[in-house]
Amino acid sequence: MRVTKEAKAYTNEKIIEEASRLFREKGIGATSVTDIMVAAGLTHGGFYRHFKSKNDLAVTAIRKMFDAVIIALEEDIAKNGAYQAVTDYIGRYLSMQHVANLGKGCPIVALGAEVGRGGELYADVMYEGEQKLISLLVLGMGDSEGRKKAAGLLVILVGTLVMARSVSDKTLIDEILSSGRKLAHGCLEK
Amino acid sequence: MRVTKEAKAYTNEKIIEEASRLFREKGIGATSVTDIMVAAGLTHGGFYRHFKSKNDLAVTAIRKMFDAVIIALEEDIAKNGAYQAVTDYIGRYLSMQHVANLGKGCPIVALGAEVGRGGELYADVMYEGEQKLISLLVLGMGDSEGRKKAAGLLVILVGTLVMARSVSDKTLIDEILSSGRKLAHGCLEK
DNA sequence: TGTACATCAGTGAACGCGCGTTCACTGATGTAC
DNA sequence: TGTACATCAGTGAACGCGCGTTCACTGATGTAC
Repeated sequence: MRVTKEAKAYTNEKIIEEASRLFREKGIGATSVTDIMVAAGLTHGGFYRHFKSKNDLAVTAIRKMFDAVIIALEEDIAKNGAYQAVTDYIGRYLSMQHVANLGKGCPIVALGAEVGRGGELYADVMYEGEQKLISLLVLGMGDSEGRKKAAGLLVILVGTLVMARSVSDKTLIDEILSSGRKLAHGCLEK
Repeated sequence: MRVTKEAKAYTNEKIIEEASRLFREKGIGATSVTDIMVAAGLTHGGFYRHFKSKNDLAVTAIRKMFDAVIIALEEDIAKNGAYQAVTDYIGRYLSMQHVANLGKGCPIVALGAEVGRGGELYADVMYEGEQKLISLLVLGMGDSEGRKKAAGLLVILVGTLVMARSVSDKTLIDEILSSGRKLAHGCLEK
């Protein structure tokens, strides 16, 4: 049952894609290799033709999650300018959709606590992603204190989403989001 | 091997105490009933004389985590006044110790993502705790927009700690904390 | 281009292990007289 | 207060289950001639 090189490459991407979704939806620990392989339309045994271990995949998947965010933001900056792109980013980040859609959402919020526990296994790839993201957000600020303000903005976005996702009442979620939005836009001013 | 009522009550508290620590350190899913009982100096079988299930304990433990924070803050407010108490709270929250000490730290940061996934199982007790905490933080603000500002402050604290814990470089953690502190104190002004 | 054979992506059974929970058992505590 | 017995906190073996990983096997793909 050997398969073409192209088919293998496709499978590899599919595994990463489904893992990226499932890890964020359920957590890394709560997602099994079988869950991922079934989601990718395969059986569990073949997994080890693609990755050394589940941890190996997790590192790759986290990188991919950040890459997706970063590429989208870069493209938006190129098209609409940094200020507008970052404003749109805040809008998307602090939206009801983002609260509800764990699987496509911010990896820091979905995996931050789990990564914080896992020692340095994932910390490097997380750090790398956060730094790239901050350096794009900086472009929307544009003064000498830009980097600090960008880090502050990310803190507000992350904190707001963690809070919003930890409660279930919809009205309360709306309140948390709107107060987060006000704080976030405050970072952009001046 | 029946035990006095007092001894049972002590055991019960000990289980909750160890669970509160372990759940925050390792996550609820990654902490086993056996882990908790061994930490409490017992064997796993006796667990079900105290709690209906692991989930039942988790709800109780989360409530206790919030209670501890809230009682400490209330006492500090009574002793030193609200403004000073909230200022101290920010100081403790955004400290290196809090970053390192998962087991005694903020339950929103440690468990927010996991609770966000678990449906409404834990959302109620989480919501309750957050509301109580916000209503204490409000006292440190003292204007008509107090409640919104208090929610904003909590967002900044939570976000900062999630970010700080998701990286491993100590200098970077310091940077994140100090930028968080600046933002947090900004909420207290005016 | 055609043939022979080595490679290896994917399958599914199996491994040792730890999980949450149940249960028969123990013996000290609590209670009814 | 003293005695007889029911209660039940805690023990440790056992349950069915799913986990990450390994492995013999398959057959189509890739490669050397």
